[in-house]
Amino acid sequence: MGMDATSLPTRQRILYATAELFRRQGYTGTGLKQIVAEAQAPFGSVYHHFPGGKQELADEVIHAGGAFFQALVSAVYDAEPNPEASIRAVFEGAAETLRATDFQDACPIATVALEVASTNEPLRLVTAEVFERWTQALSDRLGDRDRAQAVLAALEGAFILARAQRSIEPMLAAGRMAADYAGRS
Amino acid sequence: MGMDATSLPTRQRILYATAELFRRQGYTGTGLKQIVAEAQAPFGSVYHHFPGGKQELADEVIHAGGAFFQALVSAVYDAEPNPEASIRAVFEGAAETLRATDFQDACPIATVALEVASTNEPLRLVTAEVFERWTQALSDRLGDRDRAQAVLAALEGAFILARAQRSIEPMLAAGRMAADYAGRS
DNA sequence: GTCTATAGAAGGATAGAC
DNA sequence: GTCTATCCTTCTATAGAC
Repeated sequence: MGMDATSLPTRQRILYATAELFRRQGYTGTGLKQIVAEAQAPFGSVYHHFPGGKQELADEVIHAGGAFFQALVSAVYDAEPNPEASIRAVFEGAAETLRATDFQDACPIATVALEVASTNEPLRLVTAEVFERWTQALSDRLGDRDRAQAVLAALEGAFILARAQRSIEPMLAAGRMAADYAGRS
Repeated sequence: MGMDATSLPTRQRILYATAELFRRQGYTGTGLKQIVAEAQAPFGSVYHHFPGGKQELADEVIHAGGAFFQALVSAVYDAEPNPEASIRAVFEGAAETLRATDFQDACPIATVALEVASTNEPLRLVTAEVFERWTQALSDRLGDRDRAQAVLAALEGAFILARAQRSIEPMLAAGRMAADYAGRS
């Protein structure tokens, strides 16, 4: 990654940079100054395009990250409608992305979600909304809401363990469990 | 919770307050000033007892949180050695704790682990060490390292979903999957 | 719309009196 | 060992020139 100053409008460069930094460093760990530096934008542009400041920026980034991730998983599912095989493919794809990005790019919203869960109610609601949409989408595929939530939990937890241990082993282990569980009658 | 100024030595009051704040707000989201206020300790005590500052404090807190959580899970296991039943009990206990603490107290190190995974290599190593010990302990009980990692991933992910959605539903759903998986031959 | 400068608060860390 | 005062940096946010 590493979005250039090329062609993209300022507003979008800011959004991309914020998404990348929040994903890797979290909400409180990322400063607006770091964001504008990465986006190669002047500081004032943040408040011009996002009058609500850091929180409004986070709101948009969480929504966008949610949509992106959902599209990614849907693409895998459309290519392989069998529940067990597609779940396996999602976890293997996640493992490959982790490896390819030096264990930096995992769930786009997990770090922020944990940070804001008890400290920022408006943003907590946004993360809850995204998780609910993912659960719904998976639920539609699996035909079972409980299983969808369990599979999603396995994926999120595996991201934590994989990033901390810098190993794809937990992702593959969780994928076996989740695929197995999703594929049972 | 909310540790008083009672009896406990300054150093331990600081450790308790830090553990609570890191668990709920994360590493970057918690300031040393907030810690000493909560611990009812003078600011200088932090650097007297922890010359390495915030990072040394985090190192100790992560280790302590790891040991605490491991003891908790071990206690459940000793009371109910059957793998399937004990895993179910762990997830149900986690659900109860979440509910009782208004979804504030979940995994003692998850938020910090995600925050430091790509930003603070010394602390990442500490979180990796704790996760490895948990995996080992579970592995000994289940007799299978892969399953232990999958179960742990399900628990960690369920903590994220439950805190974000303020619902124990994901924890129970993940618990069913994990118990089921652990109990199979 | 773009960009600079700065305010005002909070961050981590240190010095040194007691 | 306890505690206060302070340094310097960084943070979010705003004002206002261009």
